[in-house]
Amino acid sequence: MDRPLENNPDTGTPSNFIRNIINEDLRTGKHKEIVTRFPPEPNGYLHIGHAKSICLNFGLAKDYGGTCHLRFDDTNPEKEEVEYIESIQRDVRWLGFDWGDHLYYASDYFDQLYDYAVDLIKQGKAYVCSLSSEEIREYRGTLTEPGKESPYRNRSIEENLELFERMRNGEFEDGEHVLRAKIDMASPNVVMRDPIIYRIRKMEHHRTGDKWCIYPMYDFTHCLSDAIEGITHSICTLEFENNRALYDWILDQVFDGPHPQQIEFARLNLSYTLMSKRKLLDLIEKGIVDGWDDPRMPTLVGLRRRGYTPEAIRDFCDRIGVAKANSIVDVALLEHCLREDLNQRAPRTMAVLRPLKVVIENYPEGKVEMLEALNNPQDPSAGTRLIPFSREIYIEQEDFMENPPRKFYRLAPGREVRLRFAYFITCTDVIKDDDGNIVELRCTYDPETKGGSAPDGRKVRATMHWVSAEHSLPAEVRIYDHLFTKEDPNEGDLYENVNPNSLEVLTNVRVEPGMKDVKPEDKFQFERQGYFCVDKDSTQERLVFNQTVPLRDTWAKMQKKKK
RNA sequence: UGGGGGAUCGUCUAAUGGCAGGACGGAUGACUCUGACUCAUCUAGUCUAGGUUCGAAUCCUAGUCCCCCAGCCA
Repeated sequence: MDRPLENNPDTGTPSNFIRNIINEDLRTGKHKEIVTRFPPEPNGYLHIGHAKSICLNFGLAKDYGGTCHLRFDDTNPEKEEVEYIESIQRDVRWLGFDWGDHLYYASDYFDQLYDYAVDLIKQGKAYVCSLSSEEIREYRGTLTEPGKESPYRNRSIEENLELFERMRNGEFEDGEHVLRAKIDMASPNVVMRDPIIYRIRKMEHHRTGDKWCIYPMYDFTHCLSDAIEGITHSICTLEFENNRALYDWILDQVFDGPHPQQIEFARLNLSYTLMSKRKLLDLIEKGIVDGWDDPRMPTLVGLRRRGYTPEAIRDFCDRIGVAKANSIVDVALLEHCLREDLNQRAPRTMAVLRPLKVVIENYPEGKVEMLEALNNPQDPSAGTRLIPFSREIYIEQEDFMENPPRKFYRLAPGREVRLRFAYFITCTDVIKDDDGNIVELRCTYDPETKGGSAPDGRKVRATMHWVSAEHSLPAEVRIYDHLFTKEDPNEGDLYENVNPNSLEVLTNVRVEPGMKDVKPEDKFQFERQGYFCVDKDSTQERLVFNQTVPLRDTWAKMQKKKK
């Protein structure tokens, strides 16, 4: 059997039910090439759930040598804005996809759509209904009881044509009339109970201006837009399954050419976060986060600011697969993809998040040595850099314990450790303030161990990061945790599930002097700690970093398990 | 209580009547100038009950549970 691209070992893209359908369509000759589309409504920012759809649609087009259109589904001028149109294009490009010449707007088809509606009326399959919205709702019936027919259902074709034209001409106010498809008020599928296909909305449209005061509804617009563009596979999310009957019905009535096939898949849910635009907006308005690009947000602008790379997000989207079962993907998989990407690419640097001063008593006062450090042990071509070493340095508070438990093999009184790329030091004294807090350590170093290895071959168990006290630069670091405390934040009360500790700001951080010229979105691995990204708030005077994701931490895990 | 969908390791997913496989997570160990990375080993699954078949996650029958639909939103 000839099944191209199934379980494709080259791209690593696993088989899924949509690829199976496409393979079959290609095999049987139903299609010669495939055309997909990503059809966002410009009413908000894109999030990682959209990324799944983008990767799916653009990825399919790419793998099968087809085309993917970017089409704005802009049929509701009430909610849509140019700002979103721009941000969506920026985000799709940032993710790494290119629609070429295929940028479309549903509003480009308003004339054609109007003609199709007239056609439907002429066929006696659509009518102008003058019921109020409340009445329409009442007439629709319920899930278990059939609806009843509108008294306006049997208006003559001539009257419908005239009324519809007058609707278009602005002779009626919002809500006075709607155009409805004449299907079946008793259908067990509520979507088919004479759905509204046009409504009056006297409002300026961001693209068509005041040309129209009637706007087509989604169900009428989407199938026809797909058909007009020659979309072969119209991929959408599960909640549109019921609408497929209407999608097909409309095309059957008025569209002559080939009909696109609507295929539904399960939208992405990620543990410990939300994917609903409405609820995300609510978090912003309630001040729980700072905006669409808050680094805790699952929006593409938020992830970008946090330090996520498009490569990691695409890899993630490839790995989660595509299916029809609702699911919640573990955010740990996303983090895994990110670490894998950043591990190869992020230059290393040392930063001390919670400084503890160390004085190296046998190191000459005033002496400064420039020591060579690897920029990225994973990538020799990243080269080396020189970092200053001096008598007074900072180490991480948590890298010292006065009474270390078993298995803690960092610094402790009398113990020798290695300072990365520098020297072995041994702790000789612990200095405390009046309250008993450790404020400073006294150490000695072994000049023979310069660069980090001992000529006599002796080993130390721990290697620690450090910065020179005098030469290091102050910085602020923002540490993030999940936005919600529950894997599924919708379980129970959403706002009780908000994690009050999702942001921790460290203001006393010290970084290597070489960091002074960093730019927003620059990414680093702070050795032994994690990946960090320069925030847009960062300035020459005040460096600001976001923790993108911490390194895996076996020691912390052991500690946690003990408790 | 109408209609439309769905159920495979803890999580996500593959299998198209022929060895239930992969990834993440977890555990153990090796390595280590990052307790990182890497490597090795292990862990763990077909919703239930019947049936068809040499053979069933897959086909049939009957259940159970979950999701979606009653916007002039998409």
